Amino acid sequence: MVAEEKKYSIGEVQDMLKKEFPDISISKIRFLEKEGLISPERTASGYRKYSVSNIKELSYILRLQREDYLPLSVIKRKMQDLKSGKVIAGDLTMMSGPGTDSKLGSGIPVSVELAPSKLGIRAETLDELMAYGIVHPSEGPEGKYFNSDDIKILMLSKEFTRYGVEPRHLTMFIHFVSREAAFIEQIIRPQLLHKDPSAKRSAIKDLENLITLCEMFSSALLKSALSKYLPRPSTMEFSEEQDLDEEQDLE
Amino acid sequence: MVAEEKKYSIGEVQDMLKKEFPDISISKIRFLEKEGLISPERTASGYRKYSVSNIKELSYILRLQREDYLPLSVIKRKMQDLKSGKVIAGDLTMMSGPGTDSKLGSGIPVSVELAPSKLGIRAETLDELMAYGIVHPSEGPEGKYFNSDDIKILMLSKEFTRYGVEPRHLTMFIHFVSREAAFIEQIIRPQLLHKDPSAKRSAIKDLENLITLCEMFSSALLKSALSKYLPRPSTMEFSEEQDLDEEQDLE
DNA sequence: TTGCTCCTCACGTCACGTGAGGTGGC
DNA sequence: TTGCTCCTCACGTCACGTGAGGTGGC
Repeated sequence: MVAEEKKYSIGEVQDMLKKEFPDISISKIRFLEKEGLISPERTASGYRKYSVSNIKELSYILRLQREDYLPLSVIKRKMQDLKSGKVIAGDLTMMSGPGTDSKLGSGIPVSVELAPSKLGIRAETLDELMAYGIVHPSEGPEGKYFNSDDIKILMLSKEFTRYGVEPRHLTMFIHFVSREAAFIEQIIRPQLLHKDPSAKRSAIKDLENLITLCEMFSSALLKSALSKYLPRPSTMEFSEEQDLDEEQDLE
Repeated sequence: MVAEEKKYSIGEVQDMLKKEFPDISISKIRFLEKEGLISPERTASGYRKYSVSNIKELSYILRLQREDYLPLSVIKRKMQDLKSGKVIAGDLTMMSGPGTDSKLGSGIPVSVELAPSKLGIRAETLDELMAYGIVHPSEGPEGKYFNSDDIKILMLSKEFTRYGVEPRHLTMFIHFVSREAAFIEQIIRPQLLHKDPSAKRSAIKDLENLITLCEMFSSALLKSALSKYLPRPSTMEFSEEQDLDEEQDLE
């Protein structure tokens, strides 16, 4: 007796993907099939049945769209190459020839294996950064890789090490940021769930405003907390340098 | 003799707008006219001639698209309302170019009593903000006052209230920031204790770098956490995109 | 039987881009 | 006259969404 692999209906697949891709629609999943990007099985009556690997392919496609901004035509070729066995070894890290040190922030994905040499981070440090949940490599069919967001975080972590700060010290930040993200999500949730596309657009605008607002707020609080160390022009009314760049603006 | 207003051809308009909107195309400018959003004059031979106010309208439309994600149908209504005299309150700053600097933190201290009226914050809200330790008025000879740091924090808190966020929700931030400040202090403490003035200068430089680094780190983590909701940047196909603000000078 | 999910297929939509075929202007 | 810019109009495109009309499944 062979264990049958569990298959999922399109609605179940949508629910599963919604966590990572909140705006996935059934019509989009069907559309991706029509375009030849995935091919789930069918039941005798015509219902689509998605295997676990189908779902993995789907989330990979959606990640490529969202994180690497690839058009579907390019993603399709990638998927076909993968299936026909043409595994492109350096695919994720392609365009990364010699002397790319200046292009580090360019957002090109980097595989986990190559990250230490490409980004100049010790493998040990990288392991710690992953273990502490500071970066989360994404699953690609060719293995795990870091997307552009992760790379930015990695480069900043590297800067911290110059001050003797180790990955474990940085966990403080993710604890806070996860709460901050939940806080922001809660505020805009009602608008995000709205179907109306114009409400959705304004929700995105609100989201961006809130992110900026939170950043400015944190920044202002932090500078206030450390103001005792910082050089200050604002020493009350007896300071001459009070209005630094205020007046020169002749309009 | 009446001074003739200078008019511009569509190609000239494109060149003028390219500074602020690098991906503006002639076909897009024509499209916006076809959709009824602008109506430039024509020469006898049919050439479009754009006045300065036409060009201002155009850049306003493009800003609404890019910054507020409004669909053209909504922008069209807005433009019609404006022309028919219905001035909408929030649009008073409309054609004021990019980066409208609000004089948020003028740096002038404000007494606690006058703060509500001067800053437009309800006295009740202000009391809560103090009770929760979000702002700490300083003691002056003439009573308590808020310094420029506090005023900045107050103005940002006020922004939060527009999203239904109340002072008690903001305590999350001070908890984190106090830990963040302690973290930074600990790193630079050895240098701050140094008597040597040049060591002290470098300590202040390090402090500023660390503040910036912490802010960038938090920002990158937060954006990564919320990236699933955020739109992707403009899909410039295969044009070379140059990240101007990429080099982070942290030395 | 009911209510739900699922199916196909055609058409719509949004914001443009493209290309043919032609004219204006210095 | 040449080379450039500009014109219109029809059609294409990308990534889906919508809705009609119908079937499957617990």
